[in-house]
Amino acid sequence: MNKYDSLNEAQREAVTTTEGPLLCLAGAGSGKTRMITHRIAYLIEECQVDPWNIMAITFTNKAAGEMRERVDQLVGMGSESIWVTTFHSSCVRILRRYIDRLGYDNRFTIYDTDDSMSVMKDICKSLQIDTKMLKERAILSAISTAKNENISCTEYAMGAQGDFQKQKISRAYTEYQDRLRKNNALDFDDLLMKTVELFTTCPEVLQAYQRRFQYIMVDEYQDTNTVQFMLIKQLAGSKHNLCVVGDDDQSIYKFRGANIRNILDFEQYFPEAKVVKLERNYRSTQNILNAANAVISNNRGRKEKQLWTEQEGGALLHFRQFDTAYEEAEFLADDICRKRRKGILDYGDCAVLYRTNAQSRLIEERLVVEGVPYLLVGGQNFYARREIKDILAYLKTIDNGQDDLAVRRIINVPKRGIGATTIVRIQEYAAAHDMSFFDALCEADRIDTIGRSAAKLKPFVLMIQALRTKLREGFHVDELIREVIDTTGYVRELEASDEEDARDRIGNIDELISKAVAYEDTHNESSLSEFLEEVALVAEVDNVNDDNRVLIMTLHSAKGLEFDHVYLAGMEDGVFPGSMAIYDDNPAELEEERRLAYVGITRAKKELTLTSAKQRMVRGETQYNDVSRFVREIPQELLDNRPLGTRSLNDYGSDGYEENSFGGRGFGSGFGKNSFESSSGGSSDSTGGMSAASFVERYEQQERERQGRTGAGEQSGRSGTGAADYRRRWQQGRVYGDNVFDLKKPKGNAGDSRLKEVYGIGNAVKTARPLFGAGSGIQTGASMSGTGGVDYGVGDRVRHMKYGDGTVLKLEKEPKDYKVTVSFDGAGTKIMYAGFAKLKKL
DNA sequence: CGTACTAGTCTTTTT
DNA sequence: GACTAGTACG
Repeated sequence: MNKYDSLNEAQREAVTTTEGPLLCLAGAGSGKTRMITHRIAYLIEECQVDPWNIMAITFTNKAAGEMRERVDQLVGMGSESIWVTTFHSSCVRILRRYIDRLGYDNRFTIYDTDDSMSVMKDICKSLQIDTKMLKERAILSAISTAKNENISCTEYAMGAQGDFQKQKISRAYTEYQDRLRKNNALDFDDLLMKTVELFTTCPEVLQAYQRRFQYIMVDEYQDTNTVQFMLIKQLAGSKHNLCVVGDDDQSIYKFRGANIRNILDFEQYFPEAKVVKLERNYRSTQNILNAANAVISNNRGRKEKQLWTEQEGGALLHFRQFDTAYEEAEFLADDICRKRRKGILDYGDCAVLYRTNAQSRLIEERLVVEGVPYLLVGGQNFYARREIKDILAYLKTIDNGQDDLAVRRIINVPKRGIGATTIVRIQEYAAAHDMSFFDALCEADRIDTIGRSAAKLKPFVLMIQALRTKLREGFHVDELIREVIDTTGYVRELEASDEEDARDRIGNIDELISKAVAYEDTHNESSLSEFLEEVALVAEVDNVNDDNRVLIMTLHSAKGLEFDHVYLAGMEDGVFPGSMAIYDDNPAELEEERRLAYVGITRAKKELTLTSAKQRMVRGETQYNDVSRFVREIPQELLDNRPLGTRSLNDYGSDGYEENSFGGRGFGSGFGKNSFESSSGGSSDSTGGMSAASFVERYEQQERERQGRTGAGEQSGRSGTGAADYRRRWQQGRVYGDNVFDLKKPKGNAGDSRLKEVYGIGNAVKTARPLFGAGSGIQTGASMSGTGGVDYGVGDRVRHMKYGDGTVLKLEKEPKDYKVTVSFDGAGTKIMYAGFAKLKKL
């Protein structure tokens, strides 16, 4: 009767296989974390392994924290000496100790994506790279890809020979590394790569860690990239006491370098490896699992497994298709409220998941209207916000002046009258004398090119120096932040500004101070450098708390989480799977999307609801999307509503559907003609589709009414004149539902070819604009009419999506917009722009 | 040097 | 639609 008896057979096998390489294929919800924590306990209790010799690596701080907690509970004494961390923080810890052996200062700073971007922009300017042809983003992503494969800039240069484009990237890569080194900075990828480099060039360091980490466990192994694999291999040394746990079906981070081969080929790398599959699911109902299994079985490159559970049956999966994304959002909020009233669920049991962050806005708006408490996960990282980055840049500059980027960020924030030209001059001076930007600032009076601006620099330098003195006097991080705010007047400036989100920004700064206090409380020997470092590696998912709130987030963020009730919104071809994946020549792209769908479905414990919209605004353009192929890949008997023949125009086009599928690649089962034939009539309600004939009938009816009302020909120059014309247009993909569309003028050549493709495919994304304005049917929610009026006046009651209800105090006409002053019942008085605030009259 | 307006880009996902 | 970099002007 011990703690291992509660494990199932497969789990027990994984737990007790302690020596040699072990690949544990753990399906979703199969008790993976449980297995790992028990394995750690087993190593310590049954195999007399010193906790000191155990290492568990995860990807997110949150996962690490959870594992830490569970290990502590299970193991008790001595558990604190187990390394339970993320890849990135492990590397930081190692590099802080040894990176001087690679010629870096041990007090290096860590650059986030934004920092890298600013560096790259500079580089493109100085190397005269035409960023129209080759975007900074593209260069950075090429560099990142290279780094994830452990390709240094020197190696990259060798591979770039004969390729003009690659040579440019190569030069930028070299320069980028150079600048980072000068700034004593590492980017995220460097953390891993430099650690591998350290281990390669300093075998004695590696040996020390190998001696320490005799038992290594890696969670979410399917997300590892090549460098991470190299790192693990190095650490595992010759003993290979390496246990990797993962699920190839949940590999969804290819875009950031995850190499799915790491898991698929594990047995080739370690021929002596043992493989254990955890296929019993403790999370979801059989219906949900069947759906997940069916969808994922459409992927080719995978390790075969079938999840099963003892929870027979369960509720049918729900599917709803709506006319617009607005209605979809409305349904989501309503459904949650309704089920809550019935006592089926509480807010905290639900999550709404979507493919892209952009989709969150509508859902948020609707939840606010319905008064549903929610927590948005993701979007912009807290530490990436402008005001936070500004304050952190001050702290960095105080900590050490070596980070040019940080100094340049704050030199004129708040405004000190120091302009771009002055900054360039200082930079030139710094470069010429091979010194840091801040050091150049200190001797500003010697820079003759800046003339009278030098006087403005001095107070800045003095201020930083004064703050440094405070730091040396032992100021805590939070005190230092307050000091920065005070002396710079940062918050005062925000308070005075009429920026709409000034209050939010101040709130964020308060939040930062709280985090600093919390940091001080949890660290006996706190240091500014350490605080900055912790902060650099925090991702938003790490902050998910468990209040009773509906969580809304991307599918990516949801990995590793579970909820009783899951809503997958935006189940549309073109949204999910995204059009990028659909159009890509490489079928692997679509498989990655499908894995994402698998992840989404398997988050649900009890009920799963899939929703889609026929019409949705994407990047300012209206898209018309078919139901996601992933919905169609679910066995139809598992759904309470089937995706009926939706608007697959080619189903009725003269070419027929089959020949028109994308490049001949197959769709999942049940997709295509059959879906029409199997849809018995009578259900063309909000979830159903409509036959071509009835479309035309409806059009003819409308056309008769229109002509009778306004006289013929009013719009005929653009819209065509009759049913025959309509039918023709409809078959071309230019007519949709009640509306007639004109395909938007392609921008440039790329757009042109894309559109041709759209024509050919017919049932995917159709970028279109309504010709009959009123037909678009989209409520923007804004009270501004097109020409700049508002439908409310002074004294009226209005509603704001964030601040709630309030009374309009003042209305001022500005050239382009109205400036509205509203006294909100709960949020005080705010001045905002009408077009932006989207106030709704009550 | 700072502001106000314009044009272009963006969206996949993030440690 | 929203944001940002770039430009023209005060």
